[in-house]
Amino acid sequence: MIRTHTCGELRMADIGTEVTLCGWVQRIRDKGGMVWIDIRDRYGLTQLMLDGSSTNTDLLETARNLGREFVIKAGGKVIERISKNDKMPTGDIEIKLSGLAILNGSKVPPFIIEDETDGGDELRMKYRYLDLRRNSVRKNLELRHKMMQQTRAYLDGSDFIEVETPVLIKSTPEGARDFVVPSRVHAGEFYALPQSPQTFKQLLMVSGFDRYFQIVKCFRDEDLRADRQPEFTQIDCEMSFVTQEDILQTFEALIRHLFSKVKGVELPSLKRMTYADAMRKYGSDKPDLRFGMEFCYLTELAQGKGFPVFDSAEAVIGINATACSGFTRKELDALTDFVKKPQIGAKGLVYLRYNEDGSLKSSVDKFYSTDELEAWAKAFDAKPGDLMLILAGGLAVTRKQLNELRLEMGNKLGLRDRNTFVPLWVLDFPLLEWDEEGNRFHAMHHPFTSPKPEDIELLISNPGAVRANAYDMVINGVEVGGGSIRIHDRTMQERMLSLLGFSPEEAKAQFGFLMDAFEFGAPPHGGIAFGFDRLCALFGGVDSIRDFIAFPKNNAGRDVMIDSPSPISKEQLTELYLDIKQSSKG
RNA sequence: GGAGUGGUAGUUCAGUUGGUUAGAAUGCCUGCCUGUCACGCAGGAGGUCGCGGGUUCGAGUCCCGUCCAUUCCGCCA
Repeated sequence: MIRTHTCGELRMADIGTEVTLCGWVQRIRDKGGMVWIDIRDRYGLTQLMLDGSSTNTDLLETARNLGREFVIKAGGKVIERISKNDKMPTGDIEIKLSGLAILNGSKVPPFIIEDETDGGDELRMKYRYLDLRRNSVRKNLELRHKMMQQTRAYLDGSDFIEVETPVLIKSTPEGARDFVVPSRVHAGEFYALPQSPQTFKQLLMVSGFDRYFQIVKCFRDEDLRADRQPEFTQIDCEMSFVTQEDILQTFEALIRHLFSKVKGVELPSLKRMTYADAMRKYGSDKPDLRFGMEFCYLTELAQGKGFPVFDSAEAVIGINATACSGFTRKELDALTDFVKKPQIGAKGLVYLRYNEDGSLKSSVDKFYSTDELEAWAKAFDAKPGDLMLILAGGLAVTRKQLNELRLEMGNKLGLRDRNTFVPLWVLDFPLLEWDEEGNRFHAMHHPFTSPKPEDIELLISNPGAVRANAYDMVINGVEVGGGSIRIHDRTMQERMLSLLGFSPEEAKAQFGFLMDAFEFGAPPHGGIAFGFDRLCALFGGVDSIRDFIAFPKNNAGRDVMIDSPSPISKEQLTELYLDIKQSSKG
């Protein structure tokens, strides 16, 4: 080792010790007669000191020629500072330099490598290796590391075994778009990268592994978001001989373990809510329960009084923003603009203000009597000082719009505190979802999810009403994980695939291996997968997962640092039997 | 595929109704400074106003197109 200590560990107790530190120059303060250099490594910052009168001129010369981000080796004695700095852990001491070697120089970095950087996102991504030198980003990766270690510790301690599954697998038509990899050995054939190790972990159950997990990269070729990357990491788990209840308890315990060990937070026990209730009360299958504002259905009260918008609506739904009657005209207009944004698409917003003096004022006064409006307020359980916000239209679309408005109000009113965590299980998802475009059902979770036994007879009469043994874990409005009890019976799996529009031949070609396996003593099983990047972001208190990924892709799926994706040579294309059509960009 | 926002010095940004030589902060360079720690002081360099076209006597500013970034919708079993 060419260093004796790190830049974060020296204290008063080390005074008098001869030390050698290695690190990057963060700042140089040349006071003429004296020079100070802040040297940084991942452990911290230590001040080096040169005293002009008692230091040899070569050393002073070397020090003055240093630039930001030079890598140096600095030797000297730990001394007590004359003027201390209580803002830094090493602020009581400094190193009186006696030797200084430049291990490598550095160009002037394109942005400031400190906690408060002046660099924009694009620049930081291009020079991600410099961005990673910054405390805040480094701490995010350290958090991720801890999460990973604690996940392994908990699961290993519960007899789960980590098994790696293949990355080059087979493309399937269900679900997200696959990333594909052309085969050189087999002309015209392709591997696909896994969207999840789903079928493999089920096969491991057939193999008798009983409890499996894997912290695993998954791939989906869909458009990106702040919380979505084309390659992302899951904590993928599966268990045999379990009921849904066993899984909920096992993984509630995992999440509690992580919060406790990594964040020091003792999580409240998880609430449970059915999908139907979540949609009815919050218009979302991942409600943020840090605040109330449950939906209030006014359809019957509001219809038949001559207000065409409400009369023609399938549903009239509102939320009560408590203590918001003071909202100004301008603020209400802003909320109206918010719901009318194309992304939300509401036609308008009706408000009912319950003034402090007990009087009512609404934007639809000319259609409704005071008595009628009072009945509304009662339905909302509103009190003087409250503000009710009402949307109308189709049931599903209005719920969705009101969900957005509810979240926006939560933000505006500061009800979505990043240090409060309210987790819940959402249960009883529908098994199937009607796909208008494809004119068929598709699996809401995936085609291996089992229907609830009591709903099986509905598979023929009313497939859309069948509930699944499926569950999501939601924390603060973020879907952090989801899973299901699986089908483990060939006949049921065949029925399911048939319902999804697979011909027997297609089903056999795609999933024959799985159904074959089910005929050799497949145990009942089920599992769950957590979005690891999202979990890290949630723990870190931010919305974007990018800061918790060492080398993330940008909004267009591009890695701006290595500049990928990129074209490949003609030779490579030929070898892979590929012919590239010229893109319209020319 | 669609909508919003942004693109001006190395960096982060300002730039009025279209009008003189496009500014600030910070970074960088030079000099001074013996207790700094966002050191300070003085001076200096640094610009294809994303790109292409148009309107105009005149465009950073207006119009059209385009590229890039970002957020969202679609999409993400």
